[in-house]
Amino acid sequence: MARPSRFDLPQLLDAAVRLAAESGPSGVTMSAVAATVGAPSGSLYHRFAGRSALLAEVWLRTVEDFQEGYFAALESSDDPRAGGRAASRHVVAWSRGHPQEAALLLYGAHEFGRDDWSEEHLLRADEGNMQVRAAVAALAGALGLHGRLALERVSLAVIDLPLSLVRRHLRAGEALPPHAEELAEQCTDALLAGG
Amino acid sequence: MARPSRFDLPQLLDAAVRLAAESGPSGVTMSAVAATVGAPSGSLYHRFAGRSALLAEVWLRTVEDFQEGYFAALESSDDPRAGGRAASRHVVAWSRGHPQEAALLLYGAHEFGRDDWSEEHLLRADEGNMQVRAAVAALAGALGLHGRLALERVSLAVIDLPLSLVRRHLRAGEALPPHAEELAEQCTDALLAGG
DNA sequence: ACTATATTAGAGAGGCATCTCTAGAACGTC
DNA sequence: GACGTTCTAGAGATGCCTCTCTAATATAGT
Repeated sequence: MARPSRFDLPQLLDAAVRLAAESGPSGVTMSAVAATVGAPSGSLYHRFAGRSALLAEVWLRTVEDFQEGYFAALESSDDPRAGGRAASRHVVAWSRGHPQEAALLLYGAHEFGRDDWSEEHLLRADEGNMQVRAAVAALAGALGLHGRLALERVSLAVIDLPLSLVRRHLRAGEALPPHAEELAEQCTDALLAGG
Repeated sequence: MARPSRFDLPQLLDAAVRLAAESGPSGVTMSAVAATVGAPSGSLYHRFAGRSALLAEVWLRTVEDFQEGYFAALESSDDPRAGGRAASRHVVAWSRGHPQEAALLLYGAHEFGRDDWSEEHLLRADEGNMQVRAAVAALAGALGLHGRLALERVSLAVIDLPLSLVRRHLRAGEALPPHAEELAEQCTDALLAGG
C-alpha cells in the first residue's frame, strides 16, 4: 500500500555508528549520514524528527544490544562472584566483537544530545539504567555486601573497571590485546574479593 | 612599550574551562569564549592561532596542572604501594577541588581536536604522556611486577580506576561523595595487591 | 611630543549544518 | 487502471561559527 523504502532504519543507524566511531558524536550530522548511504537529506528527516532523534536511536539501539548480553552474563551462574567475572569478561568480549559500537558506548548519553531527547527516548534510557542498577544491587546483596560504599565498589568492579580497560585501548586507537578478557576478569575478582 | 591587554590568557582559558565543563568541548567556540569575557572575536584570534590552538592550550594547561600533583603523590612515599594509594587518592581529591577541570579531563585530547594541533602542542602532550608511562612503569618495577599484563594492571589501578570513580559521579551531575577518596584508595590497593 | 608596538574593536565573507517545503515516484488495493 | 499512501528527491532559507581584514587606541621609551 505504499512505496518501498530504499533506505531502511538499520542501514541509516549503521552509518551513524560508523560515523560516531570515526569522528565522535559531533561527526554524526544529518548531512554526513545522508552522504554515507547516498540518500538526500529529505529522506532522513522523513524517518527522524530531527538530529536529536537520530542520535537517541543510535545510542539506545547500541546500549540495548550491549545490555542484553551483559545481563545474561551477570546471571549466568549461581555463584555471584562468577557472575561478576562473567559480566566483566562480557564487556571486553562484546567490545572486541563490536569495536565501533564500543567506541560509541565510551562516550555517554549526554554527548549524544540527551538533553534534547524526547520523553519517549528518555524513558527508554531510564529503563535500561534502572535494570543495571537493580542487577548490580542484586549482585551486591548476593555477595553479602551492604551500604552505599559497597554498592559503589561493586559497580566499579563489574561496570567501570572493564569499561576503563576498553577505553584505554580504543582511545589510543589500538585493538584490544588478546589477554584483555583475562585481565578484566582478574581485576574484577580482586575488587569483589575484599569487603 | 605597548598597549596593556584587557583580556589576558588565563582569563580566556578560565572561560574556556567553564564552557567545556558545561557543554563539552564542542561548546568551546571562539564566539562563546569571547562572549563570556566580553571580548570581540578579534582579540581571541590575536592571542590564538585558531580554535584548535585555544583547545590545545586549555587541555594542556589543565592536564599539566593535574599531573604536577599526581607525580608528587606517586613518589610521596618509599613504599610503592603507599605511593599508588596516594596517587589514586590525589585523582579524586584534585577532582573534588577542581570539578570543572575534572569534567574536562574526562573527555580526551582527541575530543579537544588533537588531530588539528600544532607540532608544538603535540610535543607538549607527548611529554606528559611519556612521564606518566615512565612513572607507572617505575611503580610496577618497585612492586616487583613485570610484563605487559602486570603493567596494564598497575595502570588500571592508579589511573583508570580512580578516574572511573570520578567519571561515574560527574557524568551523573553529582558532586563526589565524601567517601570517594577512601573508596579509590581501597580499590587501588586491592588491585596492586594481587599479582 | 613623537614613535613604535601590542592590543582592542568589530564588520563581514565564507562555509557548513539543520530543517522546511514542494514535487514527484513507486507500490498495494479496489 | 485510478487512487491513496509512503517514501524519495533536492532546492533553498536560516542560523551559527570560524576566520580575515582594517582601523582605532593605549602605553613605554626616546
